[in-house]
Amino acid sequence: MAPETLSSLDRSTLRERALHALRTAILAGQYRPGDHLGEVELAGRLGISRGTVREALRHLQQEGLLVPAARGMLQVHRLSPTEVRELYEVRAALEGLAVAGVIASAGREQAVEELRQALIRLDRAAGDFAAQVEADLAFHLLLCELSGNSMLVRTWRHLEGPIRVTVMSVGDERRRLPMSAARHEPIVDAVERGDEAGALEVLRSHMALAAAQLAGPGDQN
Amino acid sequence: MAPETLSSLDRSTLRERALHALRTAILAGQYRPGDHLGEVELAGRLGISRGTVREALRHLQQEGLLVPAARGMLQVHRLSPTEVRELYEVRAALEGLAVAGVIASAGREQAVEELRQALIRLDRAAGDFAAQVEADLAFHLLLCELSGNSMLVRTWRHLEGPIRVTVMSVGDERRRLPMSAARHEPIVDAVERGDEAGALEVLRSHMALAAAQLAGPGDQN
DNA sequence: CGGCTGATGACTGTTGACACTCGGCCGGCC
DNA sequence: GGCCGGCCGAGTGTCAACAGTCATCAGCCG
Repeated sequence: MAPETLSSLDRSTLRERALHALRTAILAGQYRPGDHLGEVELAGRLGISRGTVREALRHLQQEGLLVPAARGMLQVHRLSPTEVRELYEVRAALEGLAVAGVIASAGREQAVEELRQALIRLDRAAGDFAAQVEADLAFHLLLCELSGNSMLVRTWRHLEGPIRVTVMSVGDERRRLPMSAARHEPIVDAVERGDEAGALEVLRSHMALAAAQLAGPGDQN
Repeated sequence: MAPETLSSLDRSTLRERALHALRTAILAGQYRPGDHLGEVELAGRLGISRGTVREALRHLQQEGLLVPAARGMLQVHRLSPTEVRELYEVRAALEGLAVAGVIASAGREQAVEELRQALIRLDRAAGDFAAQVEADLAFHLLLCELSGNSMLVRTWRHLEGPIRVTVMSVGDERRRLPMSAARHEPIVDAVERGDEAGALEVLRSHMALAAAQLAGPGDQN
């Protein structure tokens, strides 16, 4: 007995699946910043009840993907250039802590190895914008995870929503974001050398560059 | 006409009021870490329906005050000593960014003034543990706000839940937390001098001390 | 013409009921 | 005795219906 064709069933709740579906749709750009998400329409489209959709929407609101609009409605978050810059400053601070953690950790060598593999995956994604974003974020998340600080990972994840919305919603014209493997290599190099100050410096300029690219050309508001 | 006795009505939804009530109860220690929060019981106690309670509970889950337990139930988050230490490392990184922001900002003088007033309020709270916690967190939040980085404030707020649960749930025996005004003064002093490195150093040791106090005596798990 | 007043449609807020799952208990059957 | 089965009880998951709120607009009246 025990046929191998029987795999474990999907135990996720409708709420979780709706959450995932909505998040994916938003991050894929199917809804643009400022778009309104109505409970009734989504419930009909997903084939589930309004209450369940509602829970998923509230979750996304706390994730920072949605913001309250007039009359209790929700819409996709649109970050101002200032917020984008602030966002990337916070990222720099968090990933700075991650770098320090990795350098101080016992398994630094293996961590460097894993980071290098992430860079290879990043390189392979060249050409496909979505895949590149995926690989880029995966690299930075890996950096946090390798620090061994679970609260840091949780905090970083909390910023992931706004980051993705921002990155995905830039116009096609200036998608020359600093996501190439070459841009990330100096970070890994500095970690390998155990050069914390150098890594921080590289990281900070990396973030500043991305922020400038995403926030738009020079305007200060 | 226009009698001044008519004030604006309370426009908050039931969900928001339930959320506030539950958060307050948890942070007041009315529910201890590990306690189970059942929808039916809470709905009955608050006099509202389960669905509404549910939304509030999910919100608190995302805030980090509640964590999933067996069979989809929720219970008050109990942070391990390791998590406490990690939490305070992240805090140090974030508030380090805040300090840098305040020092770099144009209104540094006025910021220092506001921080000094917060210290005075902290001093006045001496003796009353709950008030002291309140004043202490208010000081640190103010620090973030004065940096002018709204994303930083949002991120810090995201950690506020776990911080409060941890601080409030320590036994009475070792409530000698480094919350006195004297402990915070060096931070403000360094900011006033524009000494970023010094401020970071003070901040880091401040956090390390608090983490050690909260995480318990020396155990490493 | 200008302002007030209802009707209307499109939403979200809230609720009570029903469905389902899980763990524990108990009784019968080998 | 040990095990298998079904039967609770306590939870959460999901839903459909009802209620309330708000912006809009047509119509009325001064």
